Amino acid sequence: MQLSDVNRSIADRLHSAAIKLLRRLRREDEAMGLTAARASALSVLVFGGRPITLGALAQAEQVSAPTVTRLIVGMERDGLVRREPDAKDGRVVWLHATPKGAKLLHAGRRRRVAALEADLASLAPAERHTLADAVSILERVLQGGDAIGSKTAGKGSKGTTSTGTRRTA
Amino acid sequence: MQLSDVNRSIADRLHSAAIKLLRRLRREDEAMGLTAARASALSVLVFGGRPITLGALAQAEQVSAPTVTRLIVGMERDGLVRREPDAKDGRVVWLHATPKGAKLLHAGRRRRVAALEADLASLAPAERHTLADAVSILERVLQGGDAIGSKTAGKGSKGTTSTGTRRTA
DNA sequence: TGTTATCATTTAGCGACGCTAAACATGTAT
DNA sequence: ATACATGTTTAGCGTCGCTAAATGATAACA
Repeated sequence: MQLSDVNRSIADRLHSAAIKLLRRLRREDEAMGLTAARASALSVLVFGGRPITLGALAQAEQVSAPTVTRLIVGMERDGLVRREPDAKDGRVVWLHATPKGAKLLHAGRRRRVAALEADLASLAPAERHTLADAVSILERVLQGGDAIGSKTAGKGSKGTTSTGTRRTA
Repeated sequence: MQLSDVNRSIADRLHSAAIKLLRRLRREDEAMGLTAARASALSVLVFGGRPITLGALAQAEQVSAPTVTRLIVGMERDGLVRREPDAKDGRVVWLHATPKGAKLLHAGRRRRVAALEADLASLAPAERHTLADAVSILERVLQGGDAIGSKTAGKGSKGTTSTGTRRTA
């Protein structure tokens, strides 16, 4: 964006841009009782359409299981999510969004869109298109390109081994 | 989320992508003792080239002054930043990166670039291009229209100037 | 069968971010 | 001198992210 930015790599600039984007959108979401982390997790439930296990959600969100547990506990308390133990395997818990959760997510989404809309509106159609394409690329890169439960990219890094934190003592 | 992404808006997907991008890069930076917030703030000091007041940094980073104070206190303790009271106005404090800070920032940057770029390497040239274009667009959008060139051309730094949004009580 | 390993989730506790409210210091104007 | 404004800091809250370790349930195997 500014002069010295010419010297910065895509990775670098992407990093800064991401930080600012989140800081900006945070207010919109929090105004509705949805933090960024919750909104993201909830969207997996809502858009995924079907129940998902806690571990799978952790993997999808690329965060640790304890983090998801807490996220869910909070959202469950707010009535946005429901937790149901699996009938066959007593270890697993299935998560799914409640109608209220879905509604809130969509409301937050509308708000978020509205927040960026003014800016996006100033973009040329071609630019918007570029942005859309880039997001698709990013999603693929960041997630290893796949849908919820399959492998995790694993490219250059360790790829979130996932589901839990085993490593017992 | 992947499955029905077709139904999600750019703003929405950008949000999720940003969250994941940060989560991913976080590890790289933290491995060096630089959190995302610190790296971002430090880069303003380093790329800005010259001292800046705490308040200006808060504005550039679009966070509250207390948040910056804490960030700086930590980095000062680590020898990455120095604080100097203004000679004329006893209220203001000037901040600037130490050589150590600049070095660490660049090292972190190299690391970050390596991590992300390893993934980006798998992209087709055209895709990389799309990404680069998108980042530029994003930067412009996120700065709230504080156009790159519209401001003084000599004064460059990352997020300086800022948009004057927010601000305290 | 028991014993032991493994897996999924939760509990406990740490460090960092972000915020607001309010306290300090200045500095400026009346 | 009094009052107000400005720049930074202190206090304290809620959330996120993590690891280590506890709990509960299933799988494997002697």
